[in-house]
Amino acid sequence: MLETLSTSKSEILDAAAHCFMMLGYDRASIDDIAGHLGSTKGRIYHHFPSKGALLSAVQLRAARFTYQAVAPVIEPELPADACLHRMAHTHVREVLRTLPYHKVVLHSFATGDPESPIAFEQDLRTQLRKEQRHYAGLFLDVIRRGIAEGCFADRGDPRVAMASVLTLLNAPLFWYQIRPDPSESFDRMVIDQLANMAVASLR
Amino acid sequence: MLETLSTSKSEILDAAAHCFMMLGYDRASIDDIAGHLGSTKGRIYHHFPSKGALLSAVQLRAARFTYQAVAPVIEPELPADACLHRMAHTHVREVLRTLPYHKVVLHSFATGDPESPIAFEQDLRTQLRKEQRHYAGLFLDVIRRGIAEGCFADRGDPRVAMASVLTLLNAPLFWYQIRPDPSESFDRMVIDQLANMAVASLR
DNA sequence: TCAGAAACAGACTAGCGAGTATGTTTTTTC
DNA sequence: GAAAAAACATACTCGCTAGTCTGTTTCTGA
Repeated sequence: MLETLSTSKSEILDAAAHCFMMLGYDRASIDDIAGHLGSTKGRIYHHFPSKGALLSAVQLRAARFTYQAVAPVIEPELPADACLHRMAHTHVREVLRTLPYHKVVLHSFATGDPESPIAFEQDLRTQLRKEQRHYAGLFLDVIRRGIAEGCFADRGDPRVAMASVLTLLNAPLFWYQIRPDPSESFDRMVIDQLANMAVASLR
Repeated sequence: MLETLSTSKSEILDAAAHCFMMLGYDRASIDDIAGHLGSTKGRIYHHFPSKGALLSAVQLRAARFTYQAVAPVIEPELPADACLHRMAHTHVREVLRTLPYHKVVLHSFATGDPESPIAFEQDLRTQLRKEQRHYAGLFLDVIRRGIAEGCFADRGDPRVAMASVLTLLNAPLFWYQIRPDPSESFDRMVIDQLANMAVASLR
């Protein structure tokens, strides 16, 4: 499940994520990605069978980035609101760190279906959805626990609350710009503010 | 500024919004939109000069939908949190009512730039950004007022808070599905929950 | 050291879709 | 009621791009 991928493959995914972020999945051509690598199509098609597989690989990596960052900081002994704050903080930090990958996810969420009738790509898509649901489950669990413990308000559907909180935490995807001068203090401010808002929104 | 558009133009925009929502801007062809109208390309290109202009028109209409719904319910005499709750409630309701248009906006937010070197399209884009900023200003004002009045917490940048709240209110764009059976009660639940979360996130 | 496989490069194809150019029909307008 | 303009339909073009096919180079193991 966590097959480690080669250096070349990883480079290709980085370039793909960057081009998908800048131009969008459809406008970015394979030649664009290859050009950004200083290579040609041959290299990419040697490692990935199709453009759709490239997209799925980028999205799968995005899901694993956040999962591997957030899962270790979960402490079930902590009160639910404090636990969620840790998770939210870590999530936003990781999203900002690996921004291109997550903007690609955002992109494909907007579209209904990538419409790939190829079999192995469908497998990749279902695998992706599975891991995304699994990651979302981490937040759903802590929210449900918070409602049971009384520190979170019980309004409506917990799944709606979970999805909304995750959307709130992903808000920087809409306006955050990678600057050549990575202002550490600005990032901290954004991360803290979003984590606080996320926890507060459930009270 | 509020030039009323003809019936045919409005129909075309509805079809375009629907196809853009289902397939995405790039995958949806002009022939798709025309087919959905029971017409051919000629009709569309008679009213709109290019596909990009069609996209901008859809997005502009989306911005005006929410603006015309939210602006009238603002009451500066109300406490800021109560006022924001009214605005949020109205916003979510209007977004759900005109869902296809707003999903298209979401779509283009993901992409960096639509990359249209045509002059009149650039004018449309700047006009669109202007109205979007104006609409966002409504929320920024009430948030600032709430901080001044003390009912909202003063953490970080108010603009970050505003953008995050709007993202939270637009969260249904990611998962809300138009059903043939429009369950009124489910919609009410979602609208109330999101409006409450939005106000709570600022406290 | 020398096959053979892996990792690419480069040229080519084939189809799709935006935009155009030119009809044809319907509606105004005088 | 005829001319003119608006509102479409239809048949094309032409560029772009995903994917393929065939070299060429580099690595690898025996």
